[in-house]
Amino acid sequence: MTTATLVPVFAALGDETRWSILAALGEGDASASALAARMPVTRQAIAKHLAVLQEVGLVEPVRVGREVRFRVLGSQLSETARRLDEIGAEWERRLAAIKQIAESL
Amino acid sequence: MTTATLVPVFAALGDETRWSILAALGEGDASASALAARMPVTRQAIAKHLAVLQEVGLVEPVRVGREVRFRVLGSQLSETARRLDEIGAEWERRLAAIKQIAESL
DNA sequence: GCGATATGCAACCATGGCATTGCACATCGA
DNA sequence: TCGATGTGCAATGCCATGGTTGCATATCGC
Repeated sequence: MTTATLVPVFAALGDETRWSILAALGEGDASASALAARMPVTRQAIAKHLAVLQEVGLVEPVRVGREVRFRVLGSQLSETARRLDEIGAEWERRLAAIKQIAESL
Repeated sequence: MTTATLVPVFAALGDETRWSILAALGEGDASASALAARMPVTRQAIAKHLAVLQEVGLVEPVRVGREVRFRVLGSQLSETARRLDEIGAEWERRLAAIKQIAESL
């Protein structure tokens, strides 16, 4: 996973409604209609959010008869967390180095 | 750090320009003007991005005479990564449990 | 003091994103 | 078959966001 593919993932995670959807899916796969039934937004709104989440690989569609259930992919989330942690660690190393240089002056 | 404060952080990280700024700041503290000098956007645009980054605690202002340098806070990034990893792990546990139930049928 | 540089604030514009409604199409069940 | 349910697509409205320009203000160096 490169930084380029990482940014859209964060953009996807930067929305409350999508977190609600992810949380709901965490309790079991569900269709857009099923999600809309217990959330204060339209089915179409949910469908768009699901499209976004699918685009960045956070969710996966599973066709079951006439309905399309969505499954949350926790691995993608862990992967993202790992990359983020690497970046944070890298910056902390740099900052520590700078600080040491400053103290040795 | 709660989930409520977490979402804005992701929203902040969901922008290419802001990543450019963070990357630039990773090589040393810099002011909005200094950043604007080596980036294809206006100083004011940079200033707005810095305000957003500061709002979510990813960056910290340091007044130096008449200029305001910004320092990137890697710890906040690591903190975010940790929370994200926890959430991902939680979902993977749930999914594993569901899978096991399904297999035992 | 004065010019140069850095910042701050406000107005403005364009684009994109979130959400809506409306309608057409597919599929399940009685 | 026919009604009910689930999905897909398109048009639209609205507001937030990213970006710009312009101007006022503060501070440094000479």
